[in-house]
Amino acid sequence: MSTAQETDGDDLPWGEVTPDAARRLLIAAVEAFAERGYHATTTRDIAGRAGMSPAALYIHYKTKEELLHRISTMGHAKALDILETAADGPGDAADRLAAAVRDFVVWHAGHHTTARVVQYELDALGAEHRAEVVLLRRRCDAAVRRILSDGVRAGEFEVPDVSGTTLAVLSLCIDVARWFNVAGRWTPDQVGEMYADLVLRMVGAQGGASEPR
Amino acid sequence: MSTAQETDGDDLPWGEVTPDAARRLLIAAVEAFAERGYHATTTRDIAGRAGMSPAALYIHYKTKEELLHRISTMGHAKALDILETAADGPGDAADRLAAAVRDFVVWHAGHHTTARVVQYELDALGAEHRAEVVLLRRRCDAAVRRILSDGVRAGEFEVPDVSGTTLAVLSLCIDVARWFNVAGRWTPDQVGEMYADLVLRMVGAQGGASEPR
DNA sequence: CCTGCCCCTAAGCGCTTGCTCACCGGCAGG
DNA sequence: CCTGCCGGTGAGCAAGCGCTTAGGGGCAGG
Repeated sequence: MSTAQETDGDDLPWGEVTPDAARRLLIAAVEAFAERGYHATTTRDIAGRAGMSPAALYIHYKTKEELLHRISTMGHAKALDILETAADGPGDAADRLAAAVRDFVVWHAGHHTTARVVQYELDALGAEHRAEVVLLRRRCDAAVRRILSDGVRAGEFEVPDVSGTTLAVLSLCIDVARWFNVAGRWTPDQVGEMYADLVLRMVGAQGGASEPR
Repeated sequence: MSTAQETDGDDLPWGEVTPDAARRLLIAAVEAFAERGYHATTTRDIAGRAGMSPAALYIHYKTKEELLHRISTMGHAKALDILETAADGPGDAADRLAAAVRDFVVWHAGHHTTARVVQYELDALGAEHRAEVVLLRRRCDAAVRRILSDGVRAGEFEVPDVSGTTLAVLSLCIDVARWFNVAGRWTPDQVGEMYADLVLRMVGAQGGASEPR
């Protein structure tokens, strides 16, 4: 239905990060990584944003890459949860696809700083940490593909290439994290609604006003 | 030593880069930036890929940022040319939209290393160079918006929000540069064809089988 | 032959990076 | 009171960064 969009950290798992100073460092890292990119961000910058000395970072995290790994893992877990919840939800394929796109997009827009790090700083992870995250991404892909396959099987969708369309739908939603808030004229909910409609049209399920004409 | 990368550089304006060593450096920079990102790429790496010493770079380019600026400007010019050519081309709005999406996507897929730099390393540019490039991007937006507006005015498209749909179409196409060749099961032309179809559905113009005229 | 010019290299400068280490205030337990 | 420990700091190290500078090889013109 509706997810909160006003600020970061409301229903975000950041609240679960246990020592208070560690959480402040993590939030500072998310902001810095989203703003300037992982490689352009210095550990001094992260510590400074959290109001601490550069050395304090290494009390709570072993390396700068561990910070990115934590952010990426938690973010991907949240994204996967949104998609799988929608895929396993009630309603026909069109309802579930609309819910998946809407919630996924609302999260990417509402938490676009986190999402930017999650979606665009993947290559900065070390080899084994990246492999870990890639598994989560494959499950995201599988969740969307499942909805599309169901819709095709039920005759609700008309999709020539399920794999390609899965990729396109995810790509469309993910890229919201890149451009959102640059313009600043839509709320996350509005973008989610619009994108759900666009995607339903893409799969031939007619999201808008017109179906049989 | 045959440093040529066969997929890139065929009809690309790289051929116009005048001193031969300067062109080799530029191509090396494109590969390195696309692979590891601007900030993670060292000038020593670029020079090494071009088969030269680190200092040779500074004979042809004043700074590392100038390399990115040259790449970004030439890439955006090419992208803009594709979109404006399609927007001013023959046919009705659906034809022109399909051509724009197809050619734009084919370029992003076929030259995905260049496109990745062009689309995702924008923030690494200096302030005034970025402002320059943002103007080109606005003209890309305008070209697509023009096609959509024409289609709506002519009754070909059914689009509730032209601005939002323009953004979504461009976003969808641009993101091809991020994921292409990771999977490796489609050719650029196949992706272009599929995406043109998807976009026509998005605007309610029925790219697929249905909708009699 | 020499001269001047163009490309290029070896060496290195000044600075920033990720990260470490010796040390220290505050505070609970005895 | 002292003791031990947790969470923090100031200073700094080795390595790597973007970039500079002095000089060298090849080559055309005289």
